[in-house]
Amino acid sequence: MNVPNYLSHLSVDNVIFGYHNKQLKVLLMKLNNNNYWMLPGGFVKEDESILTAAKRVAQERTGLSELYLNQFKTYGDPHRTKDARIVKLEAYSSYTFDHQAPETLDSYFVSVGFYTLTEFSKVAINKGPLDQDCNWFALDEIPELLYDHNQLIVDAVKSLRLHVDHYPIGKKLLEKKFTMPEIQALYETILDRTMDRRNFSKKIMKSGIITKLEEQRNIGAHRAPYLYAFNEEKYNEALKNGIASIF
Amino acid sequence: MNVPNYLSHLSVDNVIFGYHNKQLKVLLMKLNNNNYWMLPGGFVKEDESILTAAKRVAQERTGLSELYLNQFKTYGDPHRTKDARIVKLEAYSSYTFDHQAPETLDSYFVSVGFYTLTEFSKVAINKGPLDQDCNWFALDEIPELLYDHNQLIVDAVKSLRLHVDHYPIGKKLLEKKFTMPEIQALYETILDRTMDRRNFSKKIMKSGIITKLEEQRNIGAHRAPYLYAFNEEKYNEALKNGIASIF
DNA sequence: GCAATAGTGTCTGTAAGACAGTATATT
DNA sequence: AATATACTGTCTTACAGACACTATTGC
Repeated sequence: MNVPNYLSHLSVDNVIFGYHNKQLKVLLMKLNNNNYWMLPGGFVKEDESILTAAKRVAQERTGLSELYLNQFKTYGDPHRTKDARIVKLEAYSSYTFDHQAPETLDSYFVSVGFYTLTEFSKVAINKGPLDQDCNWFALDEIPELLYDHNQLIVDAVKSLRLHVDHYPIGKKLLEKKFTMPEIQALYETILDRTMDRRNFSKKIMKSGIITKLEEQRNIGAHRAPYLYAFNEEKYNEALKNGIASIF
Repeated sequence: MNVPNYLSHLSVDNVIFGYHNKQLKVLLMKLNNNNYWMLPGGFVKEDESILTAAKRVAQERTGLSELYLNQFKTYGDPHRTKDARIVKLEAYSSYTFDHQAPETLDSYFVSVGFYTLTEFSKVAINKGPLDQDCNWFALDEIPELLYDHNQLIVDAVKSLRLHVDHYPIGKKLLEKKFTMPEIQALYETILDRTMDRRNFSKKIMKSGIITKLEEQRNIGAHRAPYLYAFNEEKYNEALKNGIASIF
């Protein structure tokens, strides 16, 4: 049952986070012949890197190509895919887009976990040809998933929050020009805690990754907020070298 | 060339750090038919987890069985093992202890990187049956290694230092009873920077992971230092939940 | 003037870091 | 007494966190 096109016993799984309007969600899918939700994942071709494979999988479902993926952990336990609930032979062909799979889905798969962060209102969800369903779930409404995928999400969230503490985010999640309340809401949502407006503003301005513009945005019956934009140089430098824990 | 006993295209590589007397070293090996040093690594059996495989590999070379392994990153690029320097057919049989290898060593291997930290004076180095050599190297004397193994070491060091910032270490590296200068030397060596004696002592005592004993150690012609021991409860609790960046 | 949102400065406490003099043991 | 090591406390500074009032806009 070896299709030479794919590496056997190896897969990638993606935790695709979507942010929009103070909500953080995760993209889940459900196979045709199985009534359980799972993370979108796929196999690795013989001539591609694991990162490329993960990007391909993410792109297939979201349509977005410029995703910034982050590897967070690799799962390799012979029992992790022994899941009584999965319908063996019928399921595997739909896991990957081109209808090829190196083994049945309950054989031993070592899976490399990646996560990414997108703006979910920009995503046009694209079901796999044999997916039954594919949709966003809020973090506190994740159902029981196949395999160890609930654990993957827990680990990915932890990793994302650690990342946010040391690297800038927001370029792909906010408009080019955004307000201070908007970027604060982004951080508060991802870190799942509220922060003091004055302290937040002080700290993020001191880090230098955003710049205050002269413009304001008209928001109707309220005081107009100032607009900000990312400082490209500082932002990129911080992406590379990290920033001493801002939040 | 598929030996069903092992997962194909998958390996584990171990960065085995050894600490002793203010020195931090890495265990490297050299295959019989190849004049380049590399990290000890191995393959994953069909019925074992990647962690078990990595432990097996580490135990084979060090003789130590109670190692605490830490997964730090997975490497999967189709070109990572295309190394002109390796002697293809002759080399692979010696990579693993039981003379079986699923492919030649230059096929595509996705490798899961682990590191561990040991007391190197306790290690009886055990060459693989077909290893030409196996030895400790100081961090600043690592030669050019096969494949991407130099990068693995860089990443492992980074990961180790990050780990040390948030979790206690030392139980496997120091005697049951140790002095303040000894534990400080350990931290200074791993983090590769000196620290102020007074501040170090203040901070580590405040963290609660060590306790001052009544005893002192006789060190000859000098003032006798007090002995300390780890506080098991605090230590284990900190291992689980981490400690707010001590150093 | 009311409601809703945005904007900003100061104070306090804590913790980190710099720093030097005293104590002990041996010869 | 000389040497080598160990022990410890205070001061300063920076940063985090708490906190409240004013400004703008539309109705």
